Amino acid sequence: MPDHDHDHVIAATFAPHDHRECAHRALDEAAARLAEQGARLTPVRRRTLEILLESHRAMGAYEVLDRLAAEGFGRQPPVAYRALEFLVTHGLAHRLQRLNAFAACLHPGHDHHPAFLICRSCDKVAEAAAAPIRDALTAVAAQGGFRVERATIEALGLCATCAAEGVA
Amino acid sequence: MPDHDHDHVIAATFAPHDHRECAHRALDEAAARLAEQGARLTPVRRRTLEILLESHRAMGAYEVLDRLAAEGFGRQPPVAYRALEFLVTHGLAHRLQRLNAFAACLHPGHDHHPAFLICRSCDKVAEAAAAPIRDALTAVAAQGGFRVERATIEALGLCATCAAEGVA
DNA sequence: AGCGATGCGTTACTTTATTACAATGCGGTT
DNA sequence: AACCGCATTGTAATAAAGTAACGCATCGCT
Repeated sequence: MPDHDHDHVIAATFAPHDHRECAHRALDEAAARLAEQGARLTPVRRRTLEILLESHRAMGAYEVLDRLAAEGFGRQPPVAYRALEFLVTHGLAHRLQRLNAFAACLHPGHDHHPAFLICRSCDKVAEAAAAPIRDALTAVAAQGGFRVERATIEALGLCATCAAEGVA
Repeated sequence: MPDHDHDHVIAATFAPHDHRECAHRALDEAAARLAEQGARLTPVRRRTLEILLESHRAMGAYEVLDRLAAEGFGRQPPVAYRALEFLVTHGLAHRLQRLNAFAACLHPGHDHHPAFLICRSCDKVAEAAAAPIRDALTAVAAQGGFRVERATIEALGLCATCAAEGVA
């Protein structure tokens, strides 16, 4: 996916869209990527990803766990944490530090460390191209002799859809 | 403090320096700011800030609490959380999302929402000018119709001092 | 002195996350 | 097929982080 599509991607997350298609495609891409890497998409892992993909919101580990338990998987925290950690490690989900929560990655393999835009009204989370932001950060840090290795960039604000609906 | 001093500020945090002077000055500035605002720097609050100022590291709420309890203050979590929240609200301390921890603000009143540079080797935390970074973030977000209200920018990496000491 | 607001301390509880260990199941070899 | 080694899943138990609710003390004001 070329960089100039990113504005489209952000808008697509917040605007109404064919979510079935959207989730399905992400799942397919995920399966393909894992096959390449020789990693296994087991039932719990697959189901965890599907649950995250049901909405564009971030979910807490215990929210995911409740769902898994209700479907016959284990009901202890490690079940959810392990599946989530696996997904994050393989670039199929992201962890949102501000929220202590997890969200499915919508375009795995593209930019594994995007910036996150969290709408405070509808709670949806979009991924944005982090490269220009990370560049600015790296530059500022370099002036102080600091070498940036990993960056957490999360913005809280209002999405276009909620703004259009008159949310202040 | 002018913007071009920021590189100096970053380096000053990580390099050896007269920390007694550094902490003392931050405490004075804090007291002055609170006086202006008519807010009270009570004993617990003052001590909490002093504890944070002892190092340039971020401390967990319970680590602070242990110190407070040992000095005769309350030993229940709210004691620490309230003092820390007060300091954060008044711009005298920052919360680091990645670490679930708090760090004293070294130049209160300057830029209340800086970017943070966290050294993975020495654990010190420096504040960097966030304006250029936030601008890049705001621009990327705006292309997707998203209005950024608050941003969390935290970088993990290696400071100049640790790098010079040969830490990989 | 009296009053309201703020602050501090407590108890109790919720939410989030990890450690440790047993059992299962899968892939590859003999 | 029988075997081995390892990843995976499940459990119990516990740690770490954060909040809610409430009473008492203290500050600042009239």
